[in-house]
Amino acid sequence: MNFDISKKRYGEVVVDVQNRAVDRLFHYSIPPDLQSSLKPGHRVIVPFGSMTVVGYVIRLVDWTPVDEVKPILRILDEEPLLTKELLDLALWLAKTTYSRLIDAVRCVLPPGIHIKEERYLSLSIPVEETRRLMEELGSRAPKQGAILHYLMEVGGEATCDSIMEVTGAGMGSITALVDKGYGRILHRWTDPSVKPKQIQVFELHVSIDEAMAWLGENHRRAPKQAAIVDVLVSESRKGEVFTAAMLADLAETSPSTVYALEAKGLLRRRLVEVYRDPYRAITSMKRPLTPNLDQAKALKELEVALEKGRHQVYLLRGVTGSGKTEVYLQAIGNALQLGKRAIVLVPEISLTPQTVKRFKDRFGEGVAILHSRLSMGERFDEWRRIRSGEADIVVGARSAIFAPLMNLGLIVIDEEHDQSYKQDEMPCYHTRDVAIWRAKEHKALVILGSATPDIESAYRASVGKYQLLQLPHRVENRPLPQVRIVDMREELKGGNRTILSRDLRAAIQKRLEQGEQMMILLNRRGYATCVLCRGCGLVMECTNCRVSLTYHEPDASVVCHYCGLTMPLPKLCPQCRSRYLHRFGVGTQRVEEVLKQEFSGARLLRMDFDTTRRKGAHASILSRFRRGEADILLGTQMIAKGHDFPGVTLVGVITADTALNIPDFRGGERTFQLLTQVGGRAGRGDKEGEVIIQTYTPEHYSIQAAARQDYVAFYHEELAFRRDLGYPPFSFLARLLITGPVEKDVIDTAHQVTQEVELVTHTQGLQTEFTTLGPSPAPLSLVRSRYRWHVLLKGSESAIREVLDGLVEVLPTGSDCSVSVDVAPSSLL
DNA sequence: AGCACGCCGACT
DNA sequence: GTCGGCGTGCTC
Repeated sequence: MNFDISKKRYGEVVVDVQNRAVDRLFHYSIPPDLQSSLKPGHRVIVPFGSMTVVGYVIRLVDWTPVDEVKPILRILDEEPLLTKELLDLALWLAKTTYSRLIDAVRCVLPPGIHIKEERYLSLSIPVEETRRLMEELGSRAPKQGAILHYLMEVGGEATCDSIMEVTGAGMGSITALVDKGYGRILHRWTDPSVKPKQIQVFELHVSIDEAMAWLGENHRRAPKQAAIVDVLVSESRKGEVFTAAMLADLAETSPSTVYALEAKGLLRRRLVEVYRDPYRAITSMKRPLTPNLDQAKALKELEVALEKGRHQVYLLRGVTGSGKTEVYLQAIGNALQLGKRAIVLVPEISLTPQTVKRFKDRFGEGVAILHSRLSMGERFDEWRRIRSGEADIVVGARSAIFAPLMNLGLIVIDEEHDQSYKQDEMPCYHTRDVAIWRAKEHKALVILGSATPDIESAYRASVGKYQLLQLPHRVENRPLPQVRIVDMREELKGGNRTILSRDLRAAIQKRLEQGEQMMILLNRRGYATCVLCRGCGLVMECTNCRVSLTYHEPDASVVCHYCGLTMPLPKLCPQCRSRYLHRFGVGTQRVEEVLKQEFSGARLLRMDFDTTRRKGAHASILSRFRRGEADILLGTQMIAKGHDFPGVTLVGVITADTALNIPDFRGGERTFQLLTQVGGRAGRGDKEGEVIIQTYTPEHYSIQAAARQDYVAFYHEELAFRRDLGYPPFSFLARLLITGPVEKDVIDTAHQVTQEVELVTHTQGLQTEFTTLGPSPAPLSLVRSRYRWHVLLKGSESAIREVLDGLVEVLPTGSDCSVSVDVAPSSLL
């Protein structure tokens, strides 16, 4: 008899079905045999309508409002995949980003575990009879006949999906056959795409004594086999495992010798689970460096806070080259000494082998790496190492913030201003907010590090929400580089119509003569940014997106940078058939060509999306440049995020204004950040550096402040601008984005949504708290064949959130139009 | 999302 | 009777 009243009777389950209409908790009864094992966080299989689906147990409860509940059918993993903390995190994430709970749950789940049920139709009649049946059905029910025909071809069984795809029949024809008794429906679950990796290892199948005896008898007759047995005997106590290849290697023989011993019964094979290790080669422990005065001061503060175990957010502002990473490493070291764990987040593009090495060198095996370039299997294994507590430091890109670490002491977000920390698909979360939530939960510290902090972060530091730590000096007191701004309008007046100003050309020439390295930045890839017909004025546009196509060498193609559409550049204008198609605007490929022409002896490396597509290419270009295999590294913003290049003495920026011309209020901030970052690359060795910035708007404060590497000046200017226009941090922004394949439907839905917003606003009496802008077409009004309209809400955060809370209940669920909510969007394009 | 169910017109 | 198309409504 079970009097244990703590046992709950129902599980609240969110089902793994992607639709707002079913995105809520469903109640299921817990069968007696699962009573003792079922916990919140478990992945389960439940009946759902006419299907069975995967679901996640969110809570166990004693009461249900539902009359008839169905039972949970099966628990999928022994231990719950999700901890209490991660479950709570998912609930909070769904609520604050207005996304589906199932999408939030998927964020905190390991990658690649998704399985679903597939239905099969299996023939239950003899093959001889099918031919007769097919003829009988033939004219009356051609679809059913086609199904039988297909089933015979594939051996009497196939998934319902494939049957419908091949024969064009509907589910009705399949059930008709089943009703007549010709077949039945089977249910099977697909395999997850990743599983623990197993390898075959070989071990002694006899006792040590027996093995020794065998060695005595056979070491002369079978020396190779004896060598292997010898290895196993001597290593037997250390608990290590050996594959056939490893044994062969150690005994200087081939794997076939191992198999021979297996056949004799001296060895046996066994399957063991192993972790796929993406960075196996990297291991060499290094001691901490001695911190300089700035670093020591910051570290002292962090150390005290860690020991107190109180939640606090720090903004670590350190100029480029001031040694922020060393502060992270030593703060992590402090956390580990207190038995706590740490997460370090780095922008995806900065997560190079050098970065990984820096952490592995200091902390060895305890470091787990998570980022999108790992294979599914590698990521899954790193996740398991973290979940089981074997890893205590996680280094990764955005999604690593959800790593299932227990007992967190410290979360570091490096380059915290980086745009990639904001996810712009649902759930549109900002990594910083998730980090702060988790840190509060663990009473842990957050360090936001940057040379050019996000304006909103700096503002929060100024009002005391974050604590400011500063590293104002470069290590070893290297001077900041000399920066020159070149007004390209003056160049043009002076008769220079080329891409390179006279100053930049001379500076490049000088470095080449002195044998020094340089970096040239242009934040646009391709050869020419648009193709225009001089006959009729047509600008070539993508057919799926409302953007101009970029011309690319060397294959003379035009490419859409939003959807990837690629086609050869036509000889004649597609509209007026004239031959005057001209290519305008400069991209990296064009700069490469110009540099090759002007400096014929220079060795050039180009780094942009096109040259780094291949796995490992990114790191390889950087390391070739570091080894001095090229004089010039030319590229898009990704060159600004490499590591130290001590040999670089010149940085040239071809056009500083690209981001300023984008219709987005953060253009100035982006420009300042990019210029400051790339400028900081110059003169990191013992030689002084020089930076030349070419621009058409030299008077702009973003460019002026970046030239002086003066964050404080920029901050004040930008803050004044934001205040004047009522942008964040002086207001809160939310964006409703409506997309769909039919423009009219999108416009209609956008208007409906706006009306709904206004309705809720008025019923709550919030009309004075914020303004509703739109609906209007988004600046990118067509991407990947989907039209885009948006509505902006600007004003008080609490009022806007109140309205959004009411709004998600009534958002349209059906139709081709989708409505997404982006709170504090990072861009309004 | 998936799927069932119901209704309709068309074809044979 | 069968087929396909389409709108509606439901999932513990």
